[in-house]
Amino acid sequence: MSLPHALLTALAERPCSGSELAARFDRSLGYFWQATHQQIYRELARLEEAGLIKGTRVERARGRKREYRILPAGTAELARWVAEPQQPDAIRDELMVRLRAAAITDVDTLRANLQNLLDHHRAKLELYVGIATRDFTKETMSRAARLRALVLQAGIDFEQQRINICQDAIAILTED
Amino acid sequence: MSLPHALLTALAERPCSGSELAARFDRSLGYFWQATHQQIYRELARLEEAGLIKGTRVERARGRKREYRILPAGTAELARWVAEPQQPDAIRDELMVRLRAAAITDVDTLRANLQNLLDHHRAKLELYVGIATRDFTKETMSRAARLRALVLQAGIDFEQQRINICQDAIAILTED
DNA sequence: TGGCGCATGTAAAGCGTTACATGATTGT
DNA sequence: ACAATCATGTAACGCTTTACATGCGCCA
Repeated sequence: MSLPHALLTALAERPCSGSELAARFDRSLGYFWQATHQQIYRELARLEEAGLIKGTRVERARGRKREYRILPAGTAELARWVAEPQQPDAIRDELMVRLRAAAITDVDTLRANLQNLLDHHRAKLELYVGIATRDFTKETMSRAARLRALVLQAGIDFEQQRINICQDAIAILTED
Repeated sequence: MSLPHALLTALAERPCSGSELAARFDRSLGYFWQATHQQIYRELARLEEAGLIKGTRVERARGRKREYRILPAGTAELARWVAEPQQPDAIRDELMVRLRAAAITDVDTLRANLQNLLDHHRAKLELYVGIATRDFTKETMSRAARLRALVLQAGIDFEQQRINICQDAIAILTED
């Protein structure tokens, strides 16, 4: 369960409101942790209740906008959590289930679905590569910058791998 | 939500009992879908209730062992599901959250954790490569066999990628 | 025959998803 | 003023996880 810590990290990088966090989760944060705005608001309320973050009303803004910032207790909790043993993530890969099932049922519609998925991953790859070449090409980077670049590179590698899987699966379904 | 379809696929490949399914989910099925025995038993009960599988009492076995097999309705449901549009899987990668948080908090304990994780993924990789060289090295393979080989290869690539991430992260945390 | 361990099951709490609802400002 | 829209919140349901409980053969 790392949504609260993903939020703490995001707020430590830059304070912002719930809706802005939701937007950030659709962008840079989104390729390694997805969350809906409902999850975010619920978790922000809990984090504030726990005294890890503090939200203040933003004047002359639409709606009841509140900007959250991380408190010292939040930074401490984040450091504590980072030091926790990292368990291997549970894998739930629906595409693999579907491909293995296709080995039994053999359905033609699957080909078109795989093509759609392929397009999706190609678009994501292009997006990430753009971010990487724009933001992470300096010769010398701080440790923090190198870690963020590593995370982005992992996203790039992931998308490339999904592309390979889709292409191979399409080839297998086509070749006979 | 593909646990029921993972179970249907497993039972289509080979009928077996709940506890044996749990064991298979710790092995070959486990690298793309994880499930606890409680999830499995509950889902088996639902699938039987829905008339997709049928369980029969196994005599002279420990406990109240029941062996399940897939019914025609189950095979039909599997085929229907395979043809469903494949949505990109939601990504929730705790390691990436932790690495990005480490860019802020900088904790030494993380290094040891990464080493543990590295060992885990190396062991998995070795296991999968062993399966691949033992079961999928024939010159000519049926379409079904090629699909299963593709799924296994995806598992191998995944573990290799996690190994690379761990190594890179350790290098970054070590280099200064 | 009585513990040991395997096979199955029950219960509770938390996270994730979806649909829907309310507050408050902008622009016409 | 008032519709549109942004920002936040509520509610219900299903899946996942964890701890605990029961049924039943095996074997000392």
